[in-house]
Amino acid sequence: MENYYKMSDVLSVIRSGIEDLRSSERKVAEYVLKNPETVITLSITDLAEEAGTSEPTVIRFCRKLGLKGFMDLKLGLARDLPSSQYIHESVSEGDTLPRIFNKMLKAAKEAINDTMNGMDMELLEKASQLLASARRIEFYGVGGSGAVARDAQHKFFRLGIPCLVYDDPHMQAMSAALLGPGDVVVAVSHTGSTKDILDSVRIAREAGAAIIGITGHGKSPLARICDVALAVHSKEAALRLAPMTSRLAQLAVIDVLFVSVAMRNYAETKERLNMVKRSLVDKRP
Amino acid sequence: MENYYKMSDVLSVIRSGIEDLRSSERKVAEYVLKNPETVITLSITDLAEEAGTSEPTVIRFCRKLGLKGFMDLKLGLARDLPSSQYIHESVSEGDTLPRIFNKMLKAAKEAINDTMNGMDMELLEKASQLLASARRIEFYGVGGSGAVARDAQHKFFRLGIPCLVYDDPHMQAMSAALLGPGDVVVAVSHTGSTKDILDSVRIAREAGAAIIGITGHGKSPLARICDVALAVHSKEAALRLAPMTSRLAQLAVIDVLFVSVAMRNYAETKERLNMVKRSLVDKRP
DNA sequence: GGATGTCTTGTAGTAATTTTACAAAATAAT
DNA sequence: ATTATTTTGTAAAATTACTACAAGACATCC
Repeated sequence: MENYYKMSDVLSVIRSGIEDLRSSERKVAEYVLKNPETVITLSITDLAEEAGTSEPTVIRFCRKLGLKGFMDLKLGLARDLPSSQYIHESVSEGDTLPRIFNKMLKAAKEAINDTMNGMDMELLEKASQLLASARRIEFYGVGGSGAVARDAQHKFFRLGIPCLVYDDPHMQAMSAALLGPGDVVVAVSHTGSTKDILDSVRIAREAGAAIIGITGHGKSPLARICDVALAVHSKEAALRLAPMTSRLAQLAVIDVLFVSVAMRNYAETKERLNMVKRSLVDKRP
Repeated sequence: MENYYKMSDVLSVIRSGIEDLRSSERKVAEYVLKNPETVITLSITDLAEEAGTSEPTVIRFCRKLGLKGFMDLKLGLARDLPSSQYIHESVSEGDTLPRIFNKMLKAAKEAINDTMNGMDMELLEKASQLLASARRIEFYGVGGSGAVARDAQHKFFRLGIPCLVYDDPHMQAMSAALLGPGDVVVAVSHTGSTKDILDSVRIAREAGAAIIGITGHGKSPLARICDVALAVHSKEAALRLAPMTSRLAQLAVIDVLFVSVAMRNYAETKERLNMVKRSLVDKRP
């Protein structure tokens, strides 16, 4: 509440401030929250009409948000909305490097955007709970997803939870068989249909472990056999060679999980993380 | 050129269309490219003055870009600029999961943005050339950066270039000693001052290999001993626990390098990538 | 229960900003 | 050198954002 005006995006400010508004101002707030994309194209008169009120009310609404005026509202909204039309240009032959760079980073940005919009918070919450109460966590991934699994393990073990990562199908299967209730498997697979992963997950499941799947396709075989299936949407057009954008989105989601678990017991976590940090001090000259 | 108007962001449109503009319009274009952030706050009169021209010229400039008018320009710019004021909110105790999610993904987006703005294209080009002509490539990284190195190796080996990855300092050092001219080492380190990496890089360098460093800090010790040091900027505030945003940015940059190398010999690469793909077919049920 | 005060909202007018019409320079062509 | 064409700017029109103020709603007090 105190750092009200410092908050990054206009929509958040509206959401958290909506209670303190007069009823006609609230009408404006509600309309803006529902149609941010449209508001950008409207004039203040249009918005007043759409919201069923008058122009001065719109202005007063803007001011209460800490904005200079109506123009400021539009600009603020524009900044926070999913950038542009995004024709999702893919890299093509003959592109110069700056062009490749631009296209790809833009695709990356959009992937993050899509993830932001498409994530199911309840599932995320459920995953976070599972991880927080896990007796131990194993991360599985093969091929490209192996690197993601590794990254995840490298984060979570710092929380003091016993964590292992396997990017080898045999090791996964063997280790999965040894799991039991209270254990959690995080299975990473872009396609969600990699046979090796599916096998390992089935074994882990039978052994009584809970499964969190992180995949690019919501309706994949992996998603079906998971306790929590986190689908990371992305159009993946930049170059169909290697799933780059979905990898970024997966990592971001894992980061969120990590932080959310870490936050559940902040004081203790902080201390533990500092201990890890200290242990690395003499690794730097 | 044909899909001129479909291009996502205003700045790109300006950059690619600047050639077709009249000289006074070009003045506007140049000012906008240089001070996009400022333009958002200016009126058309101000901008005309700043650019040393008149209002109608500004409007004509907007129209040539395919925009409706000056307001449209401002809104378009707002969309593409690093989102909001970004007080770079860090996740704090008591944040709900949706809030954590939001903050972190926004930080991720901003990291990509920063990377986009801060990258030195010449260095990138140089790195791309080195990699394209490499006899073999070794990827080094320890700790968290090890996962990045792994991801990189997993991409590049598909191009038919002999690629190895080591996340173990001893193996790195030993392997580095065996390198020679024509070989390339890609060293990943967020801090750029991890002793183990520095050691390995020095050995590789003495052995005659070229070094590409991917680091979060431009002025780090690693950057100094590299042939090409790619600094990936990022503010890294979300949670100082683990360098999440810089990791994403690093991966993105590596992806760009991969694609740019792949594109140098598109036909051949395409065939090779397809071969890799085919080899995985029966890994899915 | 009506009068008074405060708080909320809208009307109507004002100011600012964007946009257009048109004419003056500047450039190119004959 | 004159005329046509393009390019640019001046000045006025139109749109849009904003403000002053008053009417209406609501509560409070006599």
